Amino acid sequence: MEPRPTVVPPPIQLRIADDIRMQIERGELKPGASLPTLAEMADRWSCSVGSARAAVALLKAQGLISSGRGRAPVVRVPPRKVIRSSERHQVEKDLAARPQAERATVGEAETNHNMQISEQKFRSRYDQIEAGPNLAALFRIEPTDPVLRRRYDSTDSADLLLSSSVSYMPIALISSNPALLDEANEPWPGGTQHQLSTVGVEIMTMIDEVTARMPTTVEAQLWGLPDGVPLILCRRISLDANERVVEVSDAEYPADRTELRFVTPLKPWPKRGKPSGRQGGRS
Amino acid sequence: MEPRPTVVPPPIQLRIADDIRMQIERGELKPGASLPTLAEMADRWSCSVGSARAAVALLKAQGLISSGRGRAPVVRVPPRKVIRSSERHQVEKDLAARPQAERATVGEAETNHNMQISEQKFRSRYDQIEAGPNLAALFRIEPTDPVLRRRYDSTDSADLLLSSSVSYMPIALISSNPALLDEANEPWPGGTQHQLSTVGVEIMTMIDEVTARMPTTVEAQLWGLPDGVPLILCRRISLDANERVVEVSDAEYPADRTELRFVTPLKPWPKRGKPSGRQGGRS
DNA sequence: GAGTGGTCTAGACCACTGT
DNA sequence: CAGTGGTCTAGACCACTCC
Repeated sequence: MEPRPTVVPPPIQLRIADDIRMQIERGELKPGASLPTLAEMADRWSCSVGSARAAVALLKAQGLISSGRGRAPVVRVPPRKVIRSSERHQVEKDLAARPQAERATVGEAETNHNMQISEQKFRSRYDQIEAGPNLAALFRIEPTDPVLRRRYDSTDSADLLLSSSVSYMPIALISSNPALLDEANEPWPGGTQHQLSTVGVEIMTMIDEVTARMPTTVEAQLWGLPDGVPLILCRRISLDANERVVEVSDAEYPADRTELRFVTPLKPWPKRGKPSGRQGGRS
Repeated sequence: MEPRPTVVPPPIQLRIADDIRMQIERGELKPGASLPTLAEMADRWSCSVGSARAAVALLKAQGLISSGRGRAPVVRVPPRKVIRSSERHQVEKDLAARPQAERATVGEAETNHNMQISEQKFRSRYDQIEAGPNLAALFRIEPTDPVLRRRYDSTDSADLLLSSSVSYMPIALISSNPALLDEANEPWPGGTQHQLSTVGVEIMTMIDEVTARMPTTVEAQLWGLPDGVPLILCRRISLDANERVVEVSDAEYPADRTELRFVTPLKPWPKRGKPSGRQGGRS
């Protein structure tokens, strides 16, 4: 006979955490407000301080509260989100076709995404590595073929990451213009799309693949991420007119400060083929 | 004078968790492999069992391992990701213009996203609510104006969520076809785009806004999510030819099983305006 | 049944925050 | 300096897995 699973009351930490979460959702605890102290919680739910602490840890892992030594835990106030729109793809492409003077001025603004120029430090590092099985499959080259890896990151005054990305291009594709292999030429006026144009490549399609995961301890430290905040991962694949993959770029964004926006234009319905019938449903 | 922060050795739990994480990244611990028992860890790092347990909890919160009563913690094996592509937007629009017979057959397949029809249960609930400030601003209507809310979710045989979404449309936009207000007409052959076509609306642009956050305890339970797996949030806004917002839909996806794909076609460069200059860099 | 991890407790020590 | 939360320990009890 199947052993019916023992009905077990939910752990105290869960009860506490859920009670507090509901208080937050109902607005009884507003963003910025302080939670009860551990001792008060232990008293209110008649449990040990350790269990109360476990409940606080749970809420932290869900990104709902912040806490630190000597400070009562606080309901986290959601930071304003920076919007990164796919319309930038077209803007950058248009820019790449403009004369050098114009590229230079706008090119600089591109790197400062919605932010004061203030105290940012940029870094770009180029090197050449073997494609490896993963990239080789995308580029349709041999795993031992060389690719140019370009790593970009910008940090603020406290050395916390503001943005970080890696880009890959097959060496065979770009070697006809040696300037593309030298990181001393960064920042390149007009960006990657203009770089590729110098070797006769025009990007016709961009594919963005988006997912998310929790950061490791070191990643959380580099980004200055509070507990319970995921990283958004975005791989951007650039195709030319022949559907050939010409660039792959991986970027990471802190989920609490980032919203990715993708705009998809749809083709109009044919003039005569307009949908008909006002009644739908089961027929 | 600024009090230089005391240099404090990193907590034992962090050292343990980081050591194990690096073993996983180096491949010394492969997906599916068992971690040492808590007692062994306590011995190896000469700490208490409690600290070893804290390290395991950290790795769980990062989504790297799974653990349960009586079982040694195990390196998590990443599940295959279901790809949800924005190209579906165009496919559904094309479908909406097809004759009823065709819509009916394909409409069913649409709901089964890449999965056997097997044991899924679908549910759709319609109701009418006040727009509220948030939706009112999007639709450019009054906060007290009514909107149709449609909630869809599908669950597997164990009642775990497979997909979940909510959609909003202003009542004023669709009330000329009462069939649209009745959930008994679900599933509607041809989907939302055909529904809107019956009231003279053609969607010309879709905007997807993507971010991520950690699930609450109850959400993790509903989805059957392991610890340390974020939820991907996607708000889809549909515009007609006049840039009027006609539908808003919010969907959630488990990040470990989901990859969102967005395809952006770029307009070709003008024939004569091709970018020039083989040399870039600082000018 | 032996061994495992999950929950919970109690208490010590330390780093940090406020006043 | 009093009070707070963060770290760490030791030990009890329970539910579960595996042999």
